[in-house]
Amino acid sequence: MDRRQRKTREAIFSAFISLLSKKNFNSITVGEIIEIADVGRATFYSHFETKEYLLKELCRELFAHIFNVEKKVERQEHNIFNCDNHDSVFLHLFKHVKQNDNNICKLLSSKNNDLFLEYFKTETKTLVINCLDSFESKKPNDIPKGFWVNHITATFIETLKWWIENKLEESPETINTYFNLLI
Amino acid sequence: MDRRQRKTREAIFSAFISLLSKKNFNSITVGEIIEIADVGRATFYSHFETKEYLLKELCRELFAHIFNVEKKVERQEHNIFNCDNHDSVFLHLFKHVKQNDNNICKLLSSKNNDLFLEYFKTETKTLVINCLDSFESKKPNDIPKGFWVNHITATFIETLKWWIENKLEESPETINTYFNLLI
DNA sequence: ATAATATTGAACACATTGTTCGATATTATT
DNA sequence: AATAATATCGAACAATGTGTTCAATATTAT
Repeated sequence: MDRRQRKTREAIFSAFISLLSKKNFNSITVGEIIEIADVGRATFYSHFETKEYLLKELCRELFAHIFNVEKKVERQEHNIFNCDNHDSVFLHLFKHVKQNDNNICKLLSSKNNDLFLEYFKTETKTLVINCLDSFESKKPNDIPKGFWVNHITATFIETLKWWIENKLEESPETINTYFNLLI
Repeated sequence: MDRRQRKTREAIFSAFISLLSKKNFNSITVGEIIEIADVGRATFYSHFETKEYLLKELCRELFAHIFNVEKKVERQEHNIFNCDNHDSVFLHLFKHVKQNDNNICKLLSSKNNDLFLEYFKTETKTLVINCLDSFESKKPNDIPKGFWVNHITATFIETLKWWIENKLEESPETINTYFNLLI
């Protein structure tokens, strides 16, 4: 990828994230983004069809890191989450949120951003499905599987949101304990 | 209230709800609303400051019914939910959703509508706080109260959403059992 | 009947979107 | 170093939506 392309792409992402931590997704305009990114209007639209696609792309890149999934994201020069991991997947995720080396906190706490939440939920759900066995002992009998998966997923996300709203006061271990107590 | 006011107000509400069941809140325009409501543009704005306030007002009226809370809603001629109730509050709510005599299903399943979800969550949370005692036996020790309240609230809403997405196939009693199994 | 009030429709300034195009700057290729 | 390919710029553009204003008209209350 051309260095110019990379630079504008990152300038737009970073402007977008900084705006998201200040105001609603809906109230953010392309005009504001390109002003902060210091990028021409036509340039923005040559990179992203719309504001919604910008968010989608941002999620793609972010989730590829956070969930450490095999995604076809170009220029995946290194994965900052390549630490050896003996923890549960969820403790692992809590640790990375606490460490705050990504923008997921901003996105999770930004208002009027259910498009992001939708993507995040989809991603989390596939994760939950993959480690469903570890919850098997806790599953009540006679509830539908889809319902059970949805519940674990939602509980995880709500735990995360509550934690972030509480300014990450608790340690990742504590939050993970809380999370496991709920299920 | 003037009969004219009442008629336009209801025409706008009903147009708005029918639009909400078809498309995103964000993509709905005032132009569409007044076209379906068959009401002048200036009239709309004399009733509601913005589209957001329209939603807020709609929620106020709807929640006053659903949650049966003492709200200062004018023209509360009768409360359709004034049935004698020996059930738990939540079973009671599930029953009313199934009965589908209100628009909460449309609103809960409409996309891009986290403003509604925010209001709904606030309302549900106060309800949960009021009947927190009935969950006391299930509460794990050593988790913060706010965290516990948030979890019950979120679980209820997610149960509701899952049920609605599943086209309300289960009976209210079954869903209520599921809900209680999760907590 | 009369006063008060609600609705109407059209016009308005304004903001935002997404597109176009020629000029300019930067990068890749030989 | 010269050239070709490509990215950016900036300004202009039509199209759409927002929220306001105002005088004319219709409806309701007194």
